[in-house]
Amino acid sequence: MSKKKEVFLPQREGEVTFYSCGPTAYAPANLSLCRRFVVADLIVRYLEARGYRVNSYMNFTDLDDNTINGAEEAGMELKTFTERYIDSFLSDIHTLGVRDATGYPKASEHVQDMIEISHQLVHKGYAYEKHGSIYFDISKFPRYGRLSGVDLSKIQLGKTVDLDDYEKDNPRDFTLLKRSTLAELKKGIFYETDWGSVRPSWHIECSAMSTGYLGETIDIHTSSRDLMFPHHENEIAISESLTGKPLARYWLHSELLLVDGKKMSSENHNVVTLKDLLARGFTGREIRFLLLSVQYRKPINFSIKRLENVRTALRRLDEFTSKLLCLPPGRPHPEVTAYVSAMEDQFFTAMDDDLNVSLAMAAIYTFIKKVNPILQVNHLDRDQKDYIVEKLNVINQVLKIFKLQGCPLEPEIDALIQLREKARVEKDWQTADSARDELAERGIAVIDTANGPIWKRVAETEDE
RNA sequence: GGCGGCGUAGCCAAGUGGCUAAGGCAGUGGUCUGCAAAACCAUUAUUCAGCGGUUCGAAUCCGCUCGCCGCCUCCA
Repeated sequence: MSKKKEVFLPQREGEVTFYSCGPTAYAPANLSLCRRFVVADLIVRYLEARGYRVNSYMNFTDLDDNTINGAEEAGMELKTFTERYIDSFLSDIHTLGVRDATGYPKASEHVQDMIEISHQLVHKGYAYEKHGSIYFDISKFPRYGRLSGVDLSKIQLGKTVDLDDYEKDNPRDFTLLKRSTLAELKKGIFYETDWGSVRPSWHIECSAMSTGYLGETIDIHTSSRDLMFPHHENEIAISESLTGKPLARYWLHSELLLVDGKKMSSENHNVVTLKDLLARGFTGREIRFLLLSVQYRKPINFSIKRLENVRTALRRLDEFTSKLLCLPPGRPHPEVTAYVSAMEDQFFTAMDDDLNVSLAMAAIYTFIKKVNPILQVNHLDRDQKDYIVEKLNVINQVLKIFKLQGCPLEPEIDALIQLREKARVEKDWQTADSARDELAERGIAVIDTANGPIWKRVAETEDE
């Protein structure tokens, strides 16, 4: 709210209440939305790594103009239509390595709360009824605009909205409950109230669900930049008029994802969905790393080339962890513990400073650069390797980009590797090469090192 | 028109008053290697969009200019 970095302090020691604005269930998740998921996940994971217990909720908007129109166009029942997308989101979230939230409330299941909120707002004089719709009277909420810094008197009215669609007293007012249309009535998309048949607006949905699950004041409310105005302003206006208390102690907004410098949106015809990229052979892990690697308040300019760069960077990290995990231990190294603590310190210092992932990653790369030569000459003993893996695991609980699942050798693969090694010692290159080809067919690449071969799967696996 | 953000190497990106301007990708040179792949090491910005100012000292603060982006009341 202050637009500055502040030291984070939750209301209750050791616990954090966390709400992130979820998607509208009418289209598959595009990368911009994925960034929101991943950033929210990063915040939650980091808080947990810092010892907080996080109570996190993300909503699904399954009752609004888009979903109603989308269902209409698809010739489907609203519920069938939205459930399909909700399932798809949940699967995308999983693909991106996002930890499950405490709950995923749906707007359609909280309409009674929204009606109740509207009643209270009308009673308190913050809202009014007009032609069967309920509107919030912005003039009654003087703090309006504080989050986004908009000055209502200087706004260009009707810039993006056709005001003729509404019957508000003041065009700056916003809708809480909207009178159901004839088409909606026919399909049963309406809720009976004292004011007639209505359905809720987007803004009141978030208000009802955020405070409904997490209380009057949430510790952290997160979302993306473009939702700041008007959506979050409206959410604040609704909730704070009701309770007189701040809706959230901290607001964190992630920046946009751009394509060729433009916002990824249907108007710009440049939408790339997660599933598009998966179909092109990229993995959730690669996409997660791309979305994570830039500090959340900076825009990311998306391109395939960039995703390919990410792939290379990850390959290097994988190479390092496989060597660490798969090569036999050697002599102990005197300074490696100091390198690990330096990395750990730098990582957490960077992340403490508003999740500076770029700087945090630099700490990891610097560490790898130091340890690689040591690994090259087999100068780490078992305990030191275990120690490094343990610390990388701590970091991986936050970033979830390393592959630290050990070095499991499937018997037949192991046998092929042994066969090849034996043949190599005997300088039987033909047998050695055919073993390598066979391994390649099974998706295994062999990497010869001075300390023996290591192997890895060429096709990425999505395990923990 | 109003509000906000951004501009650092070929590309991505950290740094927001003072040691040699992090780190990654790509490039170049080298090491290793039966071949190959991969890896490893070294190297890559006298300069931070431009101009002017403040200061002993500016990428960092101030002013102006240029360029790009976002939001402006139910696209999310």
